Amino acid sequence: MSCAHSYVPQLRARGYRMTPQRLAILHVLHHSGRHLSPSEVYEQARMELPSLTETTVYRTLDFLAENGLARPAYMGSGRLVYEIARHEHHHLKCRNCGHEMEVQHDLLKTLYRQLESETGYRLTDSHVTFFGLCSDCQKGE
Amino acid sequence: MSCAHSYVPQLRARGYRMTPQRLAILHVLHHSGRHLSPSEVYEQARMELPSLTETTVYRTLDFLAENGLARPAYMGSGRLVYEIARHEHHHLKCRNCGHEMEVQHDLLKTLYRQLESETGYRLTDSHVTFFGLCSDCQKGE
DNA sequence: TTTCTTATTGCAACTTTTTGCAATAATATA
DNA sequence: TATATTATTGCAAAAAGTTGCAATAAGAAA
Ligand SMILES: [Mn+2]
Ligand SMILES: [Mn+2]
Ligand SMILES: [Zn+2]
Ligand SMILES: [Zn+2]
Repeated sequence: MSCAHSYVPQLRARGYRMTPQRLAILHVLHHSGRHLSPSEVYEQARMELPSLTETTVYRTLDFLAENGLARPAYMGSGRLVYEIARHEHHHLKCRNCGHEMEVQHDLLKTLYRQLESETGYRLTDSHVTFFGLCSDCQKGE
Repeated sequence: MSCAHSYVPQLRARGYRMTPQRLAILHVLHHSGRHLSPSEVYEQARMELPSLTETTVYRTLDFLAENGLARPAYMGSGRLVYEIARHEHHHLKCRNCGHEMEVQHDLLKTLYRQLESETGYRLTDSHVTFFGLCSDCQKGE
């Protein structure tokens, strides 16, 4: 049934527990593959686990992000969305039509190195969204 | 009194009006110079204009951002903060101690050009926050 | 299997942010 | 200056997100 069981060891190793709530939420994130808002997660996970509450969804999404199993993103809606953690990537979004595309992290590696050497910081996970106008929307401006 | 009057022409040109509410909020943003949360803006602007409401603060901050007079930022608190629009820049923030530093946009210009030529997008204003560990916090990890 | 520890959940109350709508007031025009 | 137009505001209600705390249950240990 749940592919989400594969996350158990990662939690155990840190002293945390696997629960039906976490399983259901991980399952939803894993199969959707895209960015989901907390209420979308709630609606979908509730179908597997009707007793789930919204409070738990908020807390769990935050918990999963904190522990590297999910990634939060600000896609310009003003609200946080989440996705299952996979390869490092970023986003490009059109301010006009909302079109989104993924940006491979490779493209940012040079920048990251430069930032690190100039500031002394070590850059960890980032998941940023750049904004602009897609090629279609540039025509009719 | 209010340096914020200088913003009048920018609004008029787009068919918008200047109001005491906008004046007070611009004044607060202009003089603070840093990122402020909506409630910080509300508290401070209310001292100039006691009749101001929180609803208006939220709507005005959104309006100012939409029209390029203010910039929204996600600094990792999960909530949006705003600052007066000035030179283009970005941020670097320590996940451990919260230390922040500004990143000049110049450092991202190469990346922007590369993204533009690879995707066809034209990148407009962005104001991103990168996360990592500052040099102090790297020692005690 | 049973017991024990404590991480996790649900509930209720609270805070923050958004929205619809009628009243208000900025400003263009007469 | 008086009038008309409509962008903007405030209010009240709704939606989204957070928090404290007691009850529950995951999983380690007996
Ligand atoms: Mn993503
Ligand atoms: Mn900034
Ligand atoms: Zn577009
Ligand atoms: Zn630090």
